[in-house]
Amino acid sequence: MVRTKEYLVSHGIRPSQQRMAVMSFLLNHPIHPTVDQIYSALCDSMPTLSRTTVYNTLKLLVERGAVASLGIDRTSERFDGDTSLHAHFMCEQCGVIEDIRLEGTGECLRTMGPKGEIRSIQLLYKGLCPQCKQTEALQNNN
Amino acid sequence: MVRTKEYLVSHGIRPSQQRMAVMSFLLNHPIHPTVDQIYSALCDSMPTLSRTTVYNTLKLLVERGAVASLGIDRTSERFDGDTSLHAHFMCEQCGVIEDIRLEGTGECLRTMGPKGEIRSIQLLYKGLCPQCKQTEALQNNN
DNA sequence: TTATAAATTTGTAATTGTTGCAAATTTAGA
DNA sequence: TCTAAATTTGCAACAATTACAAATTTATAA
Repeated sequence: MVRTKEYLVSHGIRPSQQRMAVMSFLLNHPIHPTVDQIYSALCDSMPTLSRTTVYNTLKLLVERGAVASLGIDRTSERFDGDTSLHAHFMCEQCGVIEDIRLEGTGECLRTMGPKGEIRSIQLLYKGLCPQCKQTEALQNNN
Repeated sequence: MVRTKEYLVSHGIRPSQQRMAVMSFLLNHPIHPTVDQIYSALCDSMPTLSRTTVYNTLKLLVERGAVASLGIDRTSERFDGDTSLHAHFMCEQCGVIEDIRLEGTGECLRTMGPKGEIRSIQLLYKGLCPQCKQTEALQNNN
């Protein structure tokens, strides 16, 4: 259980109710949610919460490096409370997004990078997850 | 100079005027353009060209693997006529997108990938290009 | 504590990239 | 040349995101 308040403060972000709620959700739900998923999840316990606030908050969190923004889904921005260097896989069939640990290879990604100042690295895989791949194979055989 | 017509046919795409124009532009302008950049560039020589056709064509080209879609820019989809495995760097200041060759490391990216079927791999870097980094440094010193 | 300023949140309106759709046009095959 | 299929087109609709200004909350200083 990560201490959300301390986490925000350590990133220079004042821990308001709303920011705590958004950040806490991301830290405790590693599902790479969209704005709407976050908003919908928090609505019940925070009836006055505005969608705009979720947008504003996420923008701030990303700017300050407390949250990562994923470019894996063109329809909606995805967010990740885990800012450590790891890859992502998205199934084009069912839409699930999963983490891929990089072990030692992560450092290699930094060294092979561009000249200039690197602020973020994303390694994205798209394709079919094992389940969907199997389903597809079955459909083609019958 | 790549033979656009043969390239399209080899990907199972009938080479219409419009498709040729879009594909040819991508092959000859490695600038990772947006839909609008492509549309604007082709408008003069094809006055009847529709923006929707550019969208339709790019969708088809990506589906057939003739063109790569880049997730590096959230505001507009970017396209790349070079579908070989290489990384991209985008400067957050000036917006320029440049290619990064992966040499031998490319294969490594495949092996470390997820279970299931991999259909595309993207390695994206964001940050400041050398020029913008220098400009920023100068501003901070004065 | 109280007054004042600054920061944050909120709701609505506007914007923008993209898609849906049906008519018009072009192309291929008989 | 005729007919069907594929492609293109323009416009309307959509959905994610941003702009903005008012309302609210929080911090600071008197």
